[in-house]
Amino acid sequence: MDQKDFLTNIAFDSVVFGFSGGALKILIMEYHNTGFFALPGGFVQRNENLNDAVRRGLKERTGLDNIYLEQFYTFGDTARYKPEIMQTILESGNYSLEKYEWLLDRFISVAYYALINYKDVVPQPDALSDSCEWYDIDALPPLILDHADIVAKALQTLRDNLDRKLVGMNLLPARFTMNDLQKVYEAILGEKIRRTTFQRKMLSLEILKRHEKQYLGKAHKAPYLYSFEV
Amino acid sequence: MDQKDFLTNIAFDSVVFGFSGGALKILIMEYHNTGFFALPGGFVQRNENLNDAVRRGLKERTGLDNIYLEQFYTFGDTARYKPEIMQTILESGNYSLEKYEWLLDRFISVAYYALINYKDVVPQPDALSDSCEWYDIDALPPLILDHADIVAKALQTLRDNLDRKLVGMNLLPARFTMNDLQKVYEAILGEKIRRTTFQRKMLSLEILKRHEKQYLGKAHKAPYLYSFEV
DNA sequence: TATTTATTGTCTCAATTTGTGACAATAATA
DNA sequence: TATTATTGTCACAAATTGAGACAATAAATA
Repeated sequence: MDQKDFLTNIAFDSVVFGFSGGALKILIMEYHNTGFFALPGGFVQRNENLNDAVRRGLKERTGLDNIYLEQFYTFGDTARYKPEIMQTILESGNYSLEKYEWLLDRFISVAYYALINYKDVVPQPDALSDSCEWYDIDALPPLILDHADIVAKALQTLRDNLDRKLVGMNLLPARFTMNDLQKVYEAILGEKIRRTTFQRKMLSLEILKRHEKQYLGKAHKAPYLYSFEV
Repeated sequence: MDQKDFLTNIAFDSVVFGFSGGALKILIMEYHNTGFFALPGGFVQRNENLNDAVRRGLKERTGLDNIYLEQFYTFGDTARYKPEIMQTILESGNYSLEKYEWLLDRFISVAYYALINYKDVVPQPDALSDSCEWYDIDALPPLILDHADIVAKALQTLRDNLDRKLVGMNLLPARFTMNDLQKVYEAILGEKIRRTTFQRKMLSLEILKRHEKQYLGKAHKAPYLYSFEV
């Protein structure tokens, strides 16, 4: 974590979406003894592609390779430069201010969102943080810097992309019911969808494979299980 | 243009779209005595918002304030790091390699596209360049680094946004005919559009104001002139 | 075992949007 | 005055979407 290994003035932040209990969630880190909550992020090595740096960071936090990832905006306002926050974080973690002085400089941050299968992940804190945990998108703690703006823009971009990209595939397990899929769409859009219209639309896309094996255990007609045809 | 005034490792590039003679065009700079063609770009001052830096750069190239601007992607592959190109540019311009050594470092570039009214602009070269000129989007010279990729992604984003943003407003003069507007859409999409459907759709948006004053001079029924209501 | 409950998969019909061509109107030209 | 090229609008077909109806059925209940 030496200055000479990393590009200066540039960082990245990730909004990692998961779906569980009918709600959309994201990963938030809490720093040691500071009460500061933030998005997982990191810095770009001098010999590393930007996209690879983000994947490296996500691998450390989630253990996953091959995560679905979309870059959506780069945040570069001077208002996001608040060195006292990083200073507090470093001091609370007993890090040398001289050695890590470069972290107190201004950073422009490239923001990505990731979609992952909630159950595949055991979130891992990094050296500076106490925890890395899922938070319901509607019940986030107060976040440092402009991270609330980053989350808001990530969610807006996800909504805008909902019809164009295969969102469900990345947020659900391999097999799921039509109702599971609808719940994902409703959580992202923040509103109810008409069941029959949704079912017709999804089937007409011809990207779903229907399996005869059915999900049982409830007091009603058993739904088909589906998977995405890739 | 001193290192201490600017953020390091971060730059921006702009794809400036204009519309003339039925074709979509963009601004390209040519550097002194190098045969290098590139997008207009620049660097971010330490006390300056990223978006403001881009506006400053565009103002220098076009003379315009209040340009319509959209950030669309940040390019950060190591493959775009080719210091010998910047070195050639500096040497050809008789600039001191010591003083501008920081320009030979790796840069991650935040890319924007701008939409402007072609007739409002007299493109201005900067100190390092011979020319800043309009090129038809289908007849660009070979561009340095990954600038061809940047242009391709800008055009794709513009197409994707065509239905959601008021593209025509920024590429046309204040008053225009329905046919002018259709030509803009066709140039961006790269395909023909059905006239009656387009007209119906545009009118149904209720963002066009029809003026009784008509455009004359052709051997057929004179079309209405329109402007955007905002 | 028979009945009830909740949800699923599919169908139908209405409402809306889009595709396609027809046609009268008209400014300039021949 | 007739012709030409293009415009604004309409009419109808085709496709998509909205909204509800209904039979099917796995489990719970009586």
